[in-house]
Parts: sequence; C-alpha cells; structure tokens
Amino acid sequence: MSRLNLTTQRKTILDLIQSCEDHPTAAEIMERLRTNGHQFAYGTVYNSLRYLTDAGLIRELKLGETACRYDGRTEDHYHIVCKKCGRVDEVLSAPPAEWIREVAAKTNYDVHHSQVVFEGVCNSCKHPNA
Amino acid sequence: MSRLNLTTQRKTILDLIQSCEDHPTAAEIMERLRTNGHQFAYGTVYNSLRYLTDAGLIRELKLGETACRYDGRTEDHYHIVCKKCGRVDEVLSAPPAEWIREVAAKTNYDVHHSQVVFEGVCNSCKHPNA
DNA sequence: ATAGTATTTAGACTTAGTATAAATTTAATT
DNA sequence: AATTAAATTTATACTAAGTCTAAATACTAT
Repeated sequence: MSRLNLTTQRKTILDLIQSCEDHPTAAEIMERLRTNGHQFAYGTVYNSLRYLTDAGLIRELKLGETACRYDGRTEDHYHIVCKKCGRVDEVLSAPPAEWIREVAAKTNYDVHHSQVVFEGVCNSCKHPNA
Repeated sequence: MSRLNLTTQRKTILDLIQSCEDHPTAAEIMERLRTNGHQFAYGTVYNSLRYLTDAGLIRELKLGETACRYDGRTEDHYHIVCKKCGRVDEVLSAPPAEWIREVAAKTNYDVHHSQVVFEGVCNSCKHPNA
C-alpha cells in the first residue's frame, strides 16, 4: 500500500459513500451508482471498496448481516442496530479503557481493536403511533 | 417455539457442539459428524443449528468471518480473535453497565444486547519462538 | 390403524463475494 | 510522440455459505 491511486471509479465510489447518511451494502452502492448514471463492473465495485477500506478512506462494517456495509466516517466509532426496522445508527462513545485493560489481562492477548454492535429498539420503533 | 423437540439429529449435533473446546463452523460440524460416523443431510445440519440456537441451547457467533461459528456455552460472554493465527478465545468480562447506559441515553435506543468481538494477538503468537 | 403434523432428505437455487484472463488506462522512458 | 511496463477495469466464470422446496419418512394423537 504505497501512495494513493484514486482512479475515476474509486473516486466516484468514495464520493458516493461520503455523501451517504446511511451505511449501504455493496449491492446498494451499485444500485445508487446506476441511479447516478454510472455503470461500473461488478468486480470493480468490490475491488474499489477493498482498496478504499485498505487505504483507510472508508470503513467496512460487519454488523452480523449477510452483507458488509460501508461507512464514510473514518473516526473510531461503533454501531447500534434496531431489531425492528433494521436501521443502523452511530455510537460515538468508546468502550472504557479500563474494561479493555481487564480483557487484555484476563485473556493474555494484546488487544488492538474491538468491534461492538449493539442491538435494541430505536426511538421511532419505541413509539410506533407517534 | 413451544416445547423442546430434540430429534436424534438435533441431539447428536447438540452433543457434538457441547463437547467442543473450540467454536466450529457449520462445515466443520458436518465434517466432525462424518468422522463420528454420522451422515446427516446438509439442510438438516443448518436446520438443527437454527433450532438449537432459537431454543437457546447453543449460541451462534458472528465474528466477522464469512461463516458463523457455534458455541456450546450459553452464558453471556464475548470473544477475542487472534489476527495472526485465527484462534478464538472466550472473554468473560461483560461491558460495564455504566457504558451501556450512556449508549442508550445518547442514541435513544432501548439497548437489549451487545455483540463484542475483540481483535488482537494471542499469547502464543506474541512469543513465537517459545 | 389412521390421519395430521413435524422433520429429514436430496438437490436446486440464491446471495455475496472472489478469481481470472483479456482489454483498457495510466505512468514512465526514451 | 512512440513504446514499453505496470496497474486497473471489464466481463464472466466460479466459490462459499446458506436457504428453499417437494417428496419421503418419522412422530403424535386420536
């Protein structure tokens, strides 16, 4: 991974993801590209998503669904998924460092990173009548 | 999900998973069944895994790999994956309740559950020469 | 014994993603 | 500006993991 090589396709895909309010899957990204008048090969989209992820320009989210989702926010954060409607929101509070230290001590691992996915019911689904 | 219906196949699969020290995938479970002289249909294994998971007798782990893994430990716990060798260990410390409360407050969700997967380097991989 | 429900089986199918080889684009060198 | 080399895109075949379906089998309750 030397210097950045943003081809037209990669740039277009990066722009699209950065402009998203949500966290689209690869399939959704392809659909939106088509809507915007772009038609890239299947493999190019996957290739670009990998490239952009490796370059640290986007994040790949594994939320326990069958497909990965992509996120234009690159700062460290987590996610919460609504069981009812499937909506995904950002969680900006990090797990307490004290807890991470405890886990490292107990498991004898060097802990580099943690993926956290909360599950629950979102505000709209809590008040379905409103 | 009324009362428990443990067929021969389901019981065999449950026993196998409970006897595992590790966290096998569906494919690994099929392989081990075959080794033990059982030959169940492909779909039966998946069906049973779902049934046992829904019944709360085993846990389905989504560790960010392409395949789910299964765990005979049903008490609440988390996992840590070694980046180098892929080994998966149990993490028995729960995330601090205070943090969960904070997340619920900030996101406006009712938080029911959290999946946490730590990534790091295990003890053996830290000392490769030993 | 018989009808009705649930489960297993075998195999087709789906989804998400990877691999490959040819064509194209880009960059570097002369 | 022409030529070579490297990287990328394209089209398409393929793989992995799991779901779906219809027929066969097993279990349950009269």
